[in-house]
Amino acid sequence: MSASKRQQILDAALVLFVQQGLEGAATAKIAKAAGVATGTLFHHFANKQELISALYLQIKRQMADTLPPLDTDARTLEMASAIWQGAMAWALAHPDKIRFLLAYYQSPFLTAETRKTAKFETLGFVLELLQMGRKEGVIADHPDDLMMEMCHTLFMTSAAYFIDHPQLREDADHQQAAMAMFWNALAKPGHQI
Amino acid sequence: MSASKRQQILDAALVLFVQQGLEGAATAKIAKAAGVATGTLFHHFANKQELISALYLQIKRQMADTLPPLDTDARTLEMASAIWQGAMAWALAHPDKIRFLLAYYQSPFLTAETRKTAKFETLGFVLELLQMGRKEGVIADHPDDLMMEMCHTLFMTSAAYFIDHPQLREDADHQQAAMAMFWNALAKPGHQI
Amino acid sequence: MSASKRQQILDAALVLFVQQGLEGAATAKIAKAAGVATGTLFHHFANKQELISALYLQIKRQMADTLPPLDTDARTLEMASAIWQGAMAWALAHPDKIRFLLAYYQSPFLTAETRKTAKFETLGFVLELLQMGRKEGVIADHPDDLMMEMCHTLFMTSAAYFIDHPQLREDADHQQAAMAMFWNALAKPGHQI
Amino acid sequence: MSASKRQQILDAALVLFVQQGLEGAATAKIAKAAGVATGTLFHHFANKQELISALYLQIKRQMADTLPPLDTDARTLEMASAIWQGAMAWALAHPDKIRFLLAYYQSPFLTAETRKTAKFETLGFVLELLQMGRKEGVIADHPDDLMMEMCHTLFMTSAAYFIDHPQLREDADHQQAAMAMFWNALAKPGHQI
DNA sequence: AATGAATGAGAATTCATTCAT
DNA sequence: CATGAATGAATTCTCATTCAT
Repeated sequence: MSASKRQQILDAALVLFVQQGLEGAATAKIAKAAGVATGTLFHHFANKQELISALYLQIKRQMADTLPPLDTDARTLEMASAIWQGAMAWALAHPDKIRFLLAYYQSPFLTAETRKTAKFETLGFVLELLQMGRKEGVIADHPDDLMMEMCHTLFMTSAAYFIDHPQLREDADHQQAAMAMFWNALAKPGHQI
Repeated sequence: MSASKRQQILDAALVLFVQQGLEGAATAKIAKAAGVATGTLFHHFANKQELISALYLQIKRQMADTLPPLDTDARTLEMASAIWQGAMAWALAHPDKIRFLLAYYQSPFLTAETRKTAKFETLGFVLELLQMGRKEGVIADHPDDLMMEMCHTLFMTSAAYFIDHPQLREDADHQQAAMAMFWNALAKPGHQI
Repeated sequence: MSASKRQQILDAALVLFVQQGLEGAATAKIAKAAGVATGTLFHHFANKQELISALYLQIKRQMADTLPPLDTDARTLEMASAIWQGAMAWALAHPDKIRFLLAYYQSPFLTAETRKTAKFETLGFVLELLQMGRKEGVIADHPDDLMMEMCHTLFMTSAAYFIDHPQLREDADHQQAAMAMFWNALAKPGHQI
Repeated sequence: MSASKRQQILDAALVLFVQQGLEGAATAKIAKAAGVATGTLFHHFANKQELISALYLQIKRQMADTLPPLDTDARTLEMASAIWQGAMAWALAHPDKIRFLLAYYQSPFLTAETRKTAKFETLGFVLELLQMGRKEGVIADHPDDLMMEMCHTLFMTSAAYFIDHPQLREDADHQQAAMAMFWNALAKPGHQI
C-alpha cells in the first residue's frame, strides 16, 4: 500500500511535470492527482527536488532494463541495431518519459550528482558497444566521451521526433533514416549503411 | 534610450536564466540586474513568457546572422565545414547563449509558435545546404525534416561539449571528430570523412 | 478551529470592505486583521471574489434567518409590519452588514450567479407575503418580480437612512413614514395606511 | 479638439467603468479606448478620482437637463407622471449611464462632496414637486429627506429593472406598475392610483 | 504511515502618475 | 496641449513545507 502510494506519486508527477513544467506542477497538485494527501508526498520524498531526481533515475533505469543484453559475439551493427530498436520501441511506448528526460536533462532542479549517476548507470553499455565496434574495425576512433554524448543526443532527438510525429512511426523511410544517421555518425569510413 | 532599456533587460535576463533557471530568475531580479524598474520590464514584454520568447528568437537570429553566406558554387563539404566553424566560433564566444538555447529548447515556457518561428527563420540555410549536397551527390536522401533536426542537435551538442570542456577547444582531435560525426551522419555512403 | 479561522476572515473582511471598499481592502490586510496568514485566506476562499460572494450570501442568510416565520392566518399588514420591524431591528443592530449589502449589490465583483442565489434563498418569503396579501385583497396586482425588487429597495433604502441618521431611529414619525411608504407602494388602492 | 478629447475620455471611461469596474478600468486602458495618450488623461483630470467625479456629475446633469420643467399650475400627478416618463425614456436610452450611477453611488471613489453636489443640483425639483403635491393635498406629509431618498431609489430601481429586462420596456403592465408603486409610496391615503 | 489546514515568503503583474520630449 | 516610456509600490495569488491529529 505504502509502496504503491510512492509509485502513484511518481506516476502523477511525471504527467504533471510534462504537462505543466517542473515548477508549474505544484506538490499539492501532484498529491491530489496521485490521490494522496499533501503531507504524504513529503513522507516519501524529503522535498520536491528528491522527487524529481527519483523520477529521473527511475525512468533512466526502466529504459536501461528494457534493452537487450550486449552479445559480444554478435556483429556490432546488428547489436547496435537491436539496441536502437529496443530503445525506440520503449520510447514510443512511454512518450511522457522521453519528454521528461529531454525537457529536464538541463534543469537546475536536477543535481549534477543525479545526472552523473544516471549517466554511469545507463550509458555504460554504449561504451562497451563502441569498444566492441572498434575491435571489429567498424567504429571510428573518436574520443569516447564526445561519441557518447552524440549517441545519447542522436537517440533522444530521434525518439522525440517520432513522438512528435506519430504518423511516421511506421514509416520505414524515416525509421531507417534515423538509424542510418545514428550509425553513420559513429562508423569508421567505409562502414556506412 | 528605450531600445537600450529593452536590450539591457534581454541581456540581464540571459545571464540570470542561465545561472538560475527560467523560474529561478524572478522578473524583479532581472529588472534590478538590468538597472530598470520592475514596471519597465512589463512595458517592453507583456509577460515573462514573451521575454523568454523574445530572447530565444533574438539569439537564434544573432547566430544566423553570423554565418557565412551560402556559396552554391563551392563544394558542399567545404561549405558545411565553413558554416560549422563559423557557428562553432560564435558559440564558443557566446557560451551563455548556447546554454540558454539548449536548456530551454524543450521548456514548456517556449511556445510551439516560437520554436516554429525560430526554426523557419534560422534553419532555412540548412535545407539549402542539404539540397546543394544532394545535387553534388554527397548528401544522403533522408527526409528533410528529420535531417534538419539531426543537424541542429548535432551542432548544439557539440557546442555544449566544447563549452563544458574549454580545454578541448583547441584540441584538433576533438574538433575534427565533432565535425566528422556531423558530416558522416548526413553524408551518402562513400562520402564519409 | 478551521471553521473559526474561516469565520474570522469573513468578519475581518466585512469591516474592511465597508471601511475601505472592495478594492481598497487588500487580501493581505484582511488576513492580518483576521489574525491569520495570507495563505490561509486562500485556503478557505479560492480567490477574493469567492470571499466576497461567500460574505454576501452569509449576510443575506443571517438576515433571512432572523425574521419571524410567516403566519398565513394573520392579516397581511400585521405580518408585513412584524417582518419589517424584525428586519429593521436586525439592520440597525448590524449596520456594517447593511452597508455592505447596499454598497456591493451592484458591484461587478458580485457575479450574477451570487445575486441570483441570494435572491432565491432570501426573498422567497416576500413572494409568499404578496400572495397572502392578494388573497386578502389588500396587495396590488402588479408583476411579482417588479414588486419584489421594489420591496427590496424600499427596505434597504430605509435601513440605510436610519443607519446614516442614528438620532432618528427612535423617531416615531420617521419610522412610521418609512413603513407607510413601503406598505403603500405595495397596497391595492383603498388599503393605504 | 481639446474639448473633444476630454469628452472622448469621459465616454470611454463610462463604458469601461460599467464593464470592468472602477478599479478594473485602468487609466491606461481608458486612454487607449479614448484614442489618446496616457498623459493626456492627466492633462484633463488631475487624477482618476476627479475623472470619476466629473463623469458622475456630468451624467447627473444630463439627466436633469432632459426633464420637463416643473409647471406649478398642472396637477401634481400629471406633472410627476410626465417627469417619470421623461426620466425613464432618458434612462432607457442611456443604460450605461444608469448602471454607472447605480453601481458607484456608494463607491469610496466618490467623495461625499460630489455626492452632495449631485444631490442638490439634480434632486431639487423633487422637493418642489412634493411641496406642490402637499398644497394640492395629494402627497403625504412624511419627512422631506426620507421621501427624497425614496423617490430617488424607486426611480433608479425601476430604471435598472427595465434596463435588465429590455423586453418589458414596452409592456404597459410593468410600466404602469412601476409608476403606480412610485406614486402610491408618496401619495396621501385616498389619492392612490 | 497518512492527513490536510496552516504558514508566510516570494512570484508575476498592475497601475496611477510623472516628466522629458 | 499631447505624448508614451518609465517608475516602483502595492496587489493577488502560489507553493514548498510543517505539524498536530
